[in-house]
Amino acid sequence: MDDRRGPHLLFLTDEQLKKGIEAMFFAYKGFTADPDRILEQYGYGRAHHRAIHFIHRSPGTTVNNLLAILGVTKQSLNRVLRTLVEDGLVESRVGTRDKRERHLVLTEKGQALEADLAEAQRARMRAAYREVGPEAVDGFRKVLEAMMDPDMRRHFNALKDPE
Amino acid sequence: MDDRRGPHLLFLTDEQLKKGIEAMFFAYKGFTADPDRILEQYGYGRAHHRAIHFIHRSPGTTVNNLLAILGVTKQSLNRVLRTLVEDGLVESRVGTRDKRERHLVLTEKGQALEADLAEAQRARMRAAYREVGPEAVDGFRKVLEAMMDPDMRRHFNALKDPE
DNA sequence: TGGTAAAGTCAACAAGACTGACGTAAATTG
DNA sequence: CAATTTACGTCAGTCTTGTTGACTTTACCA
Repeated sequence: MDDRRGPHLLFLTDEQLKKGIEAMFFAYKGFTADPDRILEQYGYGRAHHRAIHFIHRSPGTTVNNLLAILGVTKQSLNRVLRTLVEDGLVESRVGTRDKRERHLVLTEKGQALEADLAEAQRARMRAAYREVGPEAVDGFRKVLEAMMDPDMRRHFNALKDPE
Repeated sequence: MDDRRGPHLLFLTDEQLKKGIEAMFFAYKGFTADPDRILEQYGYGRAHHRAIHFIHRSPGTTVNNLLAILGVTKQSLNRVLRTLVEDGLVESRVGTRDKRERHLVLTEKGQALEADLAEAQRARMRAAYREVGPEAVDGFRKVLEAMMDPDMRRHFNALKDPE
């Protein structure tokens, strides 16, 4: 309601916040557009992409861990995972230390699709980054991280950082 | 594949781009979490939120314009719009200049829900902004805009800017 | 041995997207 | 003025991706 608040001097009006919210909405569309086009050719959806992405990112991850990262139910994930295993993109290996666990890894075929999807998505990100410069990118990442729920931030930070 | 490229010196490795992509994924979850909780109490979903948001933002907008902004089919939008009109949150007024058009406006009840949803979403955005400072916010907005498809960027820029 | 945990599955359901086909009213154009 | 196009609404059917709830199998652990 009020436009200016906060402890020091404040720079963010509700209108400016609203523009940020809208930017997020429009940008997310662009963010998913390129991989979506590729996935369509394979008869896959975004859920498949997410599974492939995080399995690639943490090879050998367990189903439970993946569930926590994606924040969906096991029934939902299982549907996706089953088709990926059937199609030979993902391999599910029985755990050695704990045989109840299944460790998920991408097959060669899975890695090929992952590379395809990742490159498409990176291309847009790279173009955007290049357009706006390194300082902007730093700010972008900082705001995004600050917007995450604590649990998600934990998962985000657990993913290995670029050296 | 290669890590460094571009005309000058380059700062973005594929690994860094990947972290940006993941940040986007986790942040979007947080971005929608608060309004989702409110919407649930009314039996509405995100689609209702989006319609309400953009009708509030451009009062009197036509159905066609809303379709272009949201990027969905009219069948999909209509389902949502119908319930909002039935529930008395949105009013659909026959156009005066062109009687084929319907101009959409929020009723008082609609405005009340909009205010609720907007404040919930702004609160998180505000907290994030405050955590990271004004320079970061500027970068955030710049990157998001650079990530949009041209059409979406057009719609984004057509929304009135904070003075 | 008994309880808990990991994974998988079956069934039913809902939101929200899609396509395709149609209908009506109003505007526009030849 | 007649024909076409536009704006909107609707019916019907499909798909993806999420949900809940119940149940099983296997394995770990105290």
